[in-house]
Amino acid sequence: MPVSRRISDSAVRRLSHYLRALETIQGEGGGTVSSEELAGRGHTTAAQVRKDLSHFGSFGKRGLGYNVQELMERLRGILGLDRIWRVVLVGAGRIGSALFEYPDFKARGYDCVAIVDADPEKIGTSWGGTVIRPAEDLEAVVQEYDVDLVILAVPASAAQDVAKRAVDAGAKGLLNFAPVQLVVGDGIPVEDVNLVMELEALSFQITRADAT
Amino acid sequence: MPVSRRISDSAVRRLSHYLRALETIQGEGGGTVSSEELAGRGHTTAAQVRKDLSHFGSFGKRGLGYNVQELMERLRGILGLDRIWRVVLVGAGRIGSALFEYPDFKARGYDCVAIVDADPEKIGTSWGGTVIRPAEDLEAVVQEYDVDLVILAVPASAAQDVAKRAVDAGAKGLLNFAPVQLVVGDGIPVEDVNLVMELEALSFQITRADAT
DNA sequence: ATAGTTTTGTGAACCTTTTCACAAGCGGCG
DNA sequence: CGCCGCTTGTGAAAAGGTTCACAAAACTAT
Repeated sequence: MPVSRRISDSAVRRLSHYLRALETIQGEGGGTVSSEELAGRGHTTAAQVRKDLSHFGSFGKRGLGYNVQELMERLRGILGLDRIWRVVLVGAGRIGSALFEYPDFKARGYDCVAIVDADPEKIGTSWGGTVIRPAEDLEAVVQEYDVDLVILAVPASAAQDVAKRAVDAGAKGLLNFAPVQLVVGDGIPVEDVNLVMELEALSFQITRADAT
Repeated sequence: MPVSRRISDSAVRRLSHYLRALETIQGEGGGTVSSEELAGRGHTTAAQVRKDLSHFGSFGKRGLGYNVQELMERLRGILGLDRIWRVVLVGAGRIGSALFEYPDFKARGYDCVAIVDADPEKIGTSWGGTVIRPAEDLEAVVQEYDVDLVILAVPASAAQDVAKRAVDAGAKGLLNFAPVQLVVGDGIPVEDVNLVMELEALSFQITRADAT
């Protein structure tokens, strides 16, 4: 059980997949899975599943497989899902709205404690009981609620500024929807969701496949 | 200039970044860039930039750097952005709406020729002139407009079915917002945008950083 | 108990990606 | 023209990730 080696980004993504697959399996009444079956549900291999899990301990029984319930709990623990994450949404536009309404969001322990926006028309209105506060309240909100995550659903031009302010105020991680490469302190993880990039990756692959 | 080796996914993402950085640089009036400067705008290194580009040819001048305009054109060509991509949006919910209104979407050559949804209330209404058609029209629409890309902004339970139908009807690539691992034919690229996974990657990293 | 079957956990081999280091090329200047 | 400073393009080395293959465990059946 190697204690604290660096875990690759793709490995973390796979853990997330495994958890999702386990939920399905549990829904189907399975009490036990093999690495083989777990692999079949994603696009990976049994060896990969076992190697991924082995970085955190040994959760299976030889000859039998993994106990679904137990593995789910372990994975939740590893991914840090055994707590509520306090989130601020910055930007009450369409993307922000889509996220806010996303059913899995709250269901998985992400609690949007506040919404912040720059548009005077929106300030003071509320979404399902959560009031939209002015942009300059960001720092106050982050401190007031001891916020963990800040979601940036703002225009590219505003993103870097918001990011810096959020981190300075104490945010521990950022989810960035703006198509800019944010510069923040070293210990602060940033995940980017960049639609343009995804589309370009697609058109690249299609173009390439056609050419070959 | 190695002709057609496999290009890693991360490399493609970086090309996309370079293009975005070049647009900024051009906006600032720069006529020329070094790999060093281009690297500084992303989170990468000069050597990486040069290696990435070298897979497709040699676009720079030694001692001078790269011509911004020319490199942009080359990158657009490589990424397949020198054409219009015809897109169908499946799912006229919040995510679909956010995407449809996303300004960069049309601006970058992605033309949403049709919207398809299963909700009888929505069918027949239109978004900015694009009529929402019933779910069963998917195949007809894909063929009618010779669609390239299909965007899945549907619930997880519907995604696999829509994916299969889209591909069978002739779609060349999929952009999937549903939190499921799609199974499609081998030659069909699928890009996943999975909010839950991004959030979980964040909470993993924060948890891990705290523990260390 | 013991043999047989199954499936994990993991070192070692393999493959891919990133980084390094430097020769080759380009422009400018004396 | 020939030297100098700069920056590319690229083999080679290093690092990182994935796959293989097999011993070690656990359960079953006899």
